[in-house]
Amino acid sequence: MPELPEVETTRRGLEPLLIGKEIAGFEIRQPSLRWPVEETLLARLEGQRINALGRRGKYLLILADAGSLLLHLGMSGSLRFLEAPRPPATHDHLDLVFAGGARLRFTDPRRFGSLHFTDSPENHWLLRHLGREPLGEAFSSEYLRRCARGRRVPIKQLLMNSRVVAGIGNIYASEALYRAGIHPRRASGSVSPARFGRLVESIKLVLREAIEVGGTTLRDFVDGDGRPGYFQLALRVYGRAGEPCRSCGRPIRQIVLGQRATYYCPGCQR
DNA sequence: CTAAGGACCTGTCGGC
DNA sequence: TGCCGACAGGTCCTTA
Repeated sequence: MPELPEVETTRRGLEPLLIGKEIAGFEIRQPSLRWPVEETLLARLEGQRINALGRRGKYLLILADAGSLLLHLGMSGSLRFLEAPRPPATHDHLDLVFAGGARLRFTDPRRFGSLHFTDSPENHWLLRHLGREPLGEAFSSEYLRRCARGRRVPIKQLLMNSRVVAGIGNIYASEALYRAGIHPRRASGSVSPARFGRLVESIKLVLREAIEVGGTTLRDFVDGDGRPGYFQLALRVYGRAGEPCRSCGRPIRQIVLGQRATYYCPGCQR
């Protein structure tokens, strides 16, 4: 569920709560996540203070001097900050425990999420081959055009390729293509230079909007039930099969691309 | 190298 | 009401 804007909202919400906290230890109830959680490695963070929270694509980084925690929320993961211990519920797989008793609790019914220790995030195998940050300066229409050159894969799948650009998920791929007027099935290499410009702008716009809305309307990370909730961002095509396009009125279509539901307007997207 | 499909896991929903 | 299959916001890995 968590798309990039939600991970960024999580990062921003947690950062003021976590900075300066001393890590006392970990309570791991279910180490079997996407990859096995290695408790002995995590232990290297005991006694460390948290310096900052970072994000790379949809990966969240909790940084300390001796190393960092690298966390992914997968499809169904969420984090919440507890001021004091509280009995864990079914899918509360692990707690990061701080000196003084507060904790950060990771919940993830589907267990597609992950937690790693790394002393060099930029070289970690999960991050090493990630493409550019979609909100970064370096993610430009020239860059995307270069990545697309000669490729026949549908443009939507190119956007969801993490080696090209990090963290564009299924919802925002459809939304950005709609705003750019590009058919999701169009061969990547056949998108015109001008349209790559529109596409990159659309990606940045839709992500920024979602982060803004998420930051202002959503979520308290303290206690609560930890349900992430969804962004109030008005989705223009995602999940709207059969409903009228807000621009031209034609019914939004749903197709499958790369085994993922894909939505577009047959009138507005070419 | 590119592209396609499988794998991992649980919860929810629609149809019969 | 109960059961069963399809599907869900991710993404790495294997195979062709």
